[in-house]
Amino acid sequence: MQNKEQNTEEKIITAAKEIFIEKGLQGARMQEIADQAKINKALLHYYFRSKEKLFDAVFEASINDLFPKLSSKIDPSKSLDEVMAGIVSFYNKFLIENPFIPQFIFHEIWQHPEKLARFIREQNNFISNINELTKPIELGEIKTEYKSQHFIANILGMCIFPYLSRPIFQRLFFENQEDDYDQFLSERTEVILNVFNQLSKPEKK
Amino acid sequence: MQNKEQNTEEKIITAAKEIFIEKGLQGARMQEIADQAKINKALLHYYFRSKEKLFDAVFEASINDLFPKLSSKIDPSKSLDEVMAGIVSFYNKFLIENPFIPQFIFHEIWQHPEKLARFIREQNNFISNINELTKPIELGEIKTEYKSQHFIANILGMCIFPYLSRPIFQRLFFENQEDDYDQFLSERTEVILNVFNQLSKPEKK
DNA sequence: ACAGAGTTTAACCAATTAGTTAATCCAAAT
DNA sequence: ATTTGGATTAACTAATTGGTTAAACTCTGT
Repeated sequence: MQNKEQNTEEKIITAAKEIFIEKGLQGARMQEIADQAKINKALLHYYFRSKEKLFDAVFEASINDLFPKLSSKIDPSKSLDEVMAGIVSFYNKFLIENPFIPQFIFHEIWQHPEKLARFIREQNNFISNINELTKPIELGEIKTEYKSQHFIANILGMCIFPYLSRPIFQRLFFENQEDDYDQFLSERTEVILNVFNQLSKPEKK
Repeated sequence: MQNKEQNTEEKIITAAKEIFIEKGLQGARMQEIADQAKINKALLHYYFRSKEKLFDAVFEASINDLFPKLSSKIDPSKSLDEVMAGIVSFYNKFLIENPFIPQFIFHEIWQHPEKLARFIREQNNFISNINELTKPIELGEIKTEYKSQHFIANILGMCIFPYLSRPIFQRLFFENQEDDYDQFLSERTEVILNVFNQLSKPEKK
């Protein structure tokens, strides 16, 4: 997976990400990460001091890959419709390329929620833009939604769930066919946006 | 948490469940579980032989609590509407009482998907009843849904997401107020059923 | 050629931890 | 009262594992 151009630090991050995602913080072994990166174990400590600091670095690299892109989609000068289309399709594109990120983030959500919350609050305007954007919902312009938080939970739930539950969902409903599940995932953007459209524009029909 | 009526085996399961949910399989310590159950550590091995077998027992106890109840709601002789109302409200009731179950199940989904899939397939008629029930969707009676799997993913995602993401969601959108989030969760059943109704009965409006 | 800094390595250490053992306790049966 | 067998305990073991150390290597500038 890592090519020869990568320096040691990048090789470690790449390898550690794979192992941490697969085994979790506690389940991962420093030796295994070193093997994966094809370096000596002591180098891990040379570069990152401790297992926990390495984990933090890996995690930060991961969300630093996600949040700026996501944040740029949430542009309060655009309409909710436009933003939704942008976000949902971005989400699905990103998740198809990074299918293991959700597990990783959920691990951190439960283990260090305060730290993660602080990080997200630091993303400039991220939260305030969301609030700005979901004002129409509070004003009743979307059917069935009482608070904008319900709207957010609905959308995120629909986006993320198929990735989180893939191993079991693919087995139970797709005869464990990778290709069929990939096809299923690629349809999600359209499906979710359709749900959204049905709810937000009742009179259009 | 455990009362005096519980025998040792039950005390262990109760304690182990708490610790495993909090720390995961790898993060949990046998000593910590023993302390929580107020018994000697060797008793854990006396009753369950190994950490992994204990984890299996705890996990099985958990899903054995969930699946029969869930399965009974999926009655193919009822209409999709009725079943949906039953399932969504059951789901939310169950999750409010067992808010940590989702994490627990998702851990197993990724660590031992085949084992879990086998277990679910063994729940008699569970899958076939779902397929029977979602036939109307395949036949186009619900707008925006191409395959019934999308429908299932949408509903489950909306149900489960707020529990999975609680630590971060509560902090970012509810000023970390437990009560407000509980209130939010209690509204989910109605919200989700409304979404479902809007989608399935377009002409009713 | 050499010095020096950063990088890499093998060997080692201390602590933790799952699992074992052998002795003891206790209650029911004889 | 004694036996018996499961339940419980303290002490112990073997192996794992995160982290350290000191030596060796490599590259760059002089």
